[in-house]
Amino acid sequence: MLQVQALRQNPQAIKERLAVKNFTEINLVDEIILLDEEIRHLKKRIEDAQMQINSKSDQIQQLNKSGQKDEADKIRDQVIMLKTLLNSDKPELEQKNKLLEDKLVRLPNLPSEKVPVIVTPGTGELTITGYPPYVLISGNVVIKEGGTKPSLPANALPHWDLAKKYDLIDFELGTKISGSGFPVYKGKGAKLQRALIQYFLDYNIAAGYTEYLPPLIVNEATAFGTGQLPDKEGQMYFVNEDKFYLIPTAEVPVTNIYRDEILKEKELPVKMTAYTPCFRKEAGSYGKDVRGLNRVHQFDKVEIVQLVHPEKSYDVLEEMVNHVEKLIQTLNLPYRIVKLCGGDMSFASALTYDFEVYSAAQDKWLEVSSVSNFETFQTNRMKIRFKDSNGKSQLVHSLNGSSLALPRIVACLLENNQTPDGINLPTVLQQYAGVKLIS
RNA sequence: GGAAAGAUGCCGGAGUGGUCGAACGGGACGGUCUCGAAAACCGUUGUACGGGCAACUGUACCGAGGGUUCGAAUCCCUCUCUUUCCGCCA
Repeated sequence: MLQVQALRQNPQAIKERLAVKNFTEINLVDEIILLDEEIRHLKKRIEDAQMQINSKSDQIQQLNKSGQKDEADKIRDQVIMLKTLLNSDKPELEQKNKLLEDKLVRLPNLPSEKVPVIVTPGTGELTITGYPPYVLISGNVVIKEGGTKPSLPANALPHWDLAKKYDLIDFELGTKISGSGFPVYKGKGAKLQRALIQYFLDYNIAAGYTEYLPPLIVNEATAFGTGQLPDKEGQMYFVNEDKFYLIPTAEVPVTNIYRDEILKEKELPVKMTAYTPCFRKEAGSYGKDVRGLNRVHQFDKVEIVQLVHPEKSYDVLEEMVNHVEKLIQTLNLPYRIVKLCGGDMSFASALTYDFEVYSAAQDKWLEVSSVSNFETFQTNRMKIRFKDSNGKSQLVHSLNGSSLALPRIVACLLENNQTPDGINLPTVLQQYAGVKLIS
């Protein structure tokens, strides 16, 4: 959530930034500023009246003590008058506050200056200022490619066929038990999941992250805190009876661990990692995009989250990107890093890098991680602050990234490493999985 | 699911109508002492919003929401949550 004070200070700059994110309800900004103005006036009036009431109440006490009953009664009548005025202002304030809140939560986070901007619409060709030699994908910028694509024989199988061939994943069984998009992992397939989770967690812990195992079901305040509500309500499974949401990512419970906390400056950065299953409705997805493990309703993911000093968040973002990149490299998968343009970034993000791995048999790039800096957008909602050297409370910056989401990694591992004898596992996984070759 | 008790500041814990943003203790922070540390002693220690260049000042907040009252942490109502006991159960 953006801060009203910031809007008030520089509305024009904010509108320009919002435009970068393809945000169209720009007039919300002016509406909010106007409303805020009205609220401050109204508040002043209420507070002044309240001040009078408070001091007159003290007077009544004094008068009663000294036995001046008639005087006291007179002042009491005045207070009753004042309260009548107050009682008409208060509901108005309440209503305006709510209206302001409603408008405020509809504003997405401002994109960072580093977000690629498309400048020449209408020419049919996309260009980007400040990013000369990069390949362009619908405004996103591939900033790096790594690893080597395998050359597979013509009869190479997509992962869903491999999963069947080696009896690793049963998609039909999942449909029977739950519905489509709920794969059942089996035998070595199940163990591979466990191996990946373990490996990813160990890798994160070695980099100084503290492991958490959080609840998978969260309340409304928590879902609101990280920005899932109200923006992505339709993406989450909802437990109606208790008004709980199934988490779409570990980011939600983990970032909320520090909700309403004021940290000491020296406690920063807070580095957390967690494995959780993730639940997503993925409404509206269909066709070959959702084939196999490409898009499922329940999947496993290991997440990293950091709460950091505002001045350091972009350095930390680079550090996290590096961290994830190295992890993917150890798996020997061809990958690329994409800097997202304004239109593709999430509601809450200021800058996002996506990691995609190349799924050779499908000839497709699959997103396996998304590393973002949210600056103060989430922490303003959650009121996660720290005391700076002047003793002032400031909002910390929050960041997170997947390291990594499992299904698409599995898809690539299976497809890219298939041989006539079976599927070769990368060295780092062999010990965790207990096998070198899935056959 | 049944019964009882409770919810106060970073923590423990007092406070049953005004002088309470809240005693007292602990913690944390700063200082004195010390070669250094401990101990001891002194001091500081809530948040948000508004006004003011500032010193400062106003309002709100004692689980949440309503009510009574000139005045509520304190009285009343509703809700939520926690703890303990019983039952059930992994």
